[in-house]
Amino acid sequence: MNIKDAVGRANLPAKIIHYYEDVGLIRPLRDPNGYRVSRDSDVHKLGFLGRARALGFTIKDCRVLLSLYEDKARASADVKDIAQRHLDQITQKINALQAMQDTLSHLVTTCHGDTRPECPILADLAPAIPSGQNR
Amino acid sequence: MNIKDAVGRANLPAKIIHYYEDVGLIRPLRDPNGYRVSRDSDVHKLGFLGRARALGFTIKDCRVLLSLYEDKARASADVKDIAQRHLDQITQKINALQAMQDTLSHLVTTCHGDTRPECPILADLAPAIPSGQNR
DNA sequence: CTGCACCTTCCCGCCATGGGAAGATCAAGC
DNA sequence: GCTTGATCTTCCCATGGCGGGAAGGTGCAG
Repeated sequence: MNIKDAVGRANLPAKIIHYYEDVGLIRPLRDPNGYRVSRDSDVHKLGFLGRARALGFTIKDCRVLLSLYEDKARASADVKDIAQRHLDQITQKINALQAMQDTLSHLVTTCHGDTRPECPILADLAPAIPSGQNR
Repeated sequence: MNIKDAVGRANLPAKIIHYYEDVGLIRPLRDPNGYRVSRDSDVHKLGFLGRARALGFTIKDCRVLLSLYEDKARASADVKDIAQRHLDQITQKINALQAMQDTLSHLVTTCHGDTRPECPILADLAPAIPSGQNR
């Protein structure tokens, strides 16, 4: 099938499919006119990649996951390792974001949000460095 | 002061200071030799920016926040608006990450992680598309 | 005067795309 | 056969917020 059908079946934009081919994740055939010809197996891989990306795996991870996926002699430990590392990173990101969230939600609820200039948000952002005079 | 002292006082790497100047967030003076001369007010702004960035505000937000910070006739509502929008985005990101976290942590605990190929993680990544035959 | 620390600008790379241009190709209608 | 429009191709540029590193000027101490 041509790329438009692959787009419809894999639920990924054509740009992404181009990119995934560019970085070697898929290798669709080519018609004599140069058009990509996606086999079902290509579409299948694209679906896999779309799901993996939706779970936040990097392209690098996807490359390894895909090779493990196709390796029937794989050890599930290898897959689990990657997933665990990724999970740890996600947890770290969540923690960082929650710290921001905590601070910000507190500041936002504290700020009057009216026409007056007083603002605890800006007060929080202001550094504790003694202002001093210019040069 | 020269950039090295500004680095020490603002607790930001020189690259960042260059960048912030490049995008017009700060405008340090220049010595005749071309060296940047950071006033206390520049260092102060850098501290503000570092704190704002640490809370996840974009450079675009920082630009507005900084101008509000310096505008003594500001309305705190303007600041609150920006912070609220940012907070909403953070919350969205957290939600997205937590969805990944939920899925992944479940998958990781389910996976045996041994030498056998069976792997619920890969099974989850596999698309539900009927595999079919090649072309 | 030598050496070294410091400063400058400039350009490339990251990551995973999105936008859009320029040009080939295909399929349908006339 | 010709035109039109949809589809396809490759290519380059932009995003955000930096980091790395090269090439070259400057300041200062010994």
